[in-house]
Amino acid sequence: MAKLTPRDKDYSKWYNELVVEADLAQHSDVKGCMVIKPYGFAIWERMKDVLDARFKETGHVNAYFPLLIPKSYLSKEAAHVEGFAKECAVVTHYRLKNDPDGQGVIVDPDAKLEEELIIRPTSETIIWKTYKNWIQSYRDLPLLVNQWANVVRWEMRTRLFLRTTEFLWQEGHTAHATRDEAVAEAELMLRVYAEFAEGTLAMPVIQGVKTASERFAGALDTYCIEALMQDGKALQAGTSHFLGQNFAKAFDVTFATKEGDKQHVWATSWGVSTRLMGALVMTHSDDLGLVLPPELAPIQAVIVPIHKGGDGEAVVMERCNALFAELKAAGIRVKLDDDDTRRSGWKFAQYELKGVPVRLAIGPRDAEGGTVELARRDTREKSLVPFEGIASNVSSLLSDIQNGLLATSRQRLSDSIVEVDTWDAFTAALDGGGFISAHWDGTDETEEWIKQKTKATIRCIPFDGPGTPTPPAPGNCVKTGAPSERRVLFARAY
RNA sequence: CGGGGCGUGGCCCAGUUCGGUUAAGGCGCCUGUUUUGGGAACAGGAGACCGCAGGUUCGAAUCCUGCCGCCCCGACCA
Repeated sequence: MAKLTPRDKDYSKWYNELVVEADLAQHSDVKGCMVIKPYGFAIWERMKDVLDARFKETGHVNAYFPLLIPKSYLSKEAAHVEGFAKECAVVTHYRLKNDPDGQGVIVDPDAKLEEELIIRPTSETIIWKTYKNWIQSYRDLPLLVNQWANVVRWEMRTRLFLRTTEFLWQEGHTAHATRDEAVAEAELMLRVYAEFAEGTLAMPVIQGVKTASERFAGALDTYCIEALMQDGKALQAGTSHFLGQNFAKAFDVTFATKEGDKQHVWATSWGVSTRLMGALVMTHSDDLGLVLPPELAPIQAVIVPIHKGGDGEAVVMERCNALFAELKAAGIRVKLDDDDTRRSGWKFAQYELKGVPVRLAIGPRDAEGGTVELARRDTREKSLVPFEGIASNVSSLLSDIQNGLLATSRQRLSDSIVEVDTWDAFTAALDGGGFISAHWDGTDETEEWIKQKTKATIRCIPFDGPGTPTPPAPGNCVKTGAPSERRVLFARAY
């Protein structure tokens, strides 16, 4: 097991090595696709479980829609097809046959589909086609459905978790009787994402709205949570869209009101993906490997027995088993690593690489003295603690770690927001990474010019309210000097 | 699609400039012994149609032609 490339030497290389070495994922033989390994998938499952519970608490139900979508559906909503057409995988045939000229198989030309099918890049079209039949009356609303699925977007350039050709996600699709209700839903789900990011991932985010040019294809408004990675680049970690009546009109989804009028429904969609795995890695991890927040970690504490076999072994193992039972009873996700084909030093390094928050080691000396060596992954501090009261000790250590990770990344986020008022200051601030808070004249032209010139994009226009990084105050556009009502956040992003 | 890099046991790779007959080394794997409180040491062993297809040659991992694939950096995007 080689050491990882240090972050300050090559951040991108560090990331790739970490993902592979920590057993999260590996490249498959198909470009842009990855195998998510059991340990990586266990982390994704934790994300999924926590989010799924929140979706259900907020009134949503799960369903499943097909992977394959008739090509014609995609063209129903003009902006939507414009946004996705160029990255769709298309199914044209349904059968292979043996190659008559040699070995292997070829596409059977006789098995051409009458209408080509696309592999979903997102499911708005098939879902709204279906909703047309589900919705007739105001009594059918609101319709609050989520699905956990895979989607395919044929991106030019891919990176493990951050942008893969196929990725896993959830997509919520809701229908409402009024505009206000739909807007409230989109805002609610963004809050759910933000709470999840901070509470579970210990990853602070900035909530806001996208500019027109960054909006989801087919949306009237796109809300987002933006996070900051250790290298100073921003990452869009989740989005929630207010779709207006665009899809209802495109698929003719109407309902009868109490008064007997016929109206188009109002829609939202919202999603987070396995990209969150990448966000997680780049928020907390270090040169030794992954660092997982305890709320998320599939294994919160690992017990490593240390013995030389023989008589000592029984005593040590007895202690370890008791410890395991006690931690488990306290509701801690604990693993006892009693694999005696690996040495303890090797195990220590492994669990550090995999980001297990707390490690407990027990050797003959501890068994004798009634102590446990307690090591925390985030600060790498070790201490010798009494066996007595170990469960509450570990529990409070886990919450210390969770809080510590959040505090550290919060500090980094707030330190990285730089206010600038001149173009020189803007370009100077770019080198430091992080968010740049600046006035913008509100035009596409200025936004695009800045993007071309600096690769920095407007990540969002933050929401007002307590804790906003950009309290509303008028000023002048950092580029054109035209009047501006408020600051927005720029950054270079993943 | 542009620019760069690379395809050699499961993994990392030397060898390719200048062709030469058992394709080197490390990691990992298997067996044994000694070890075990921070990634063990020694000894032995298994494992390769050198990305694919042609060509040149007495002889090709190495030279020529064509193709395929992957990674990294850009443009596009969650």
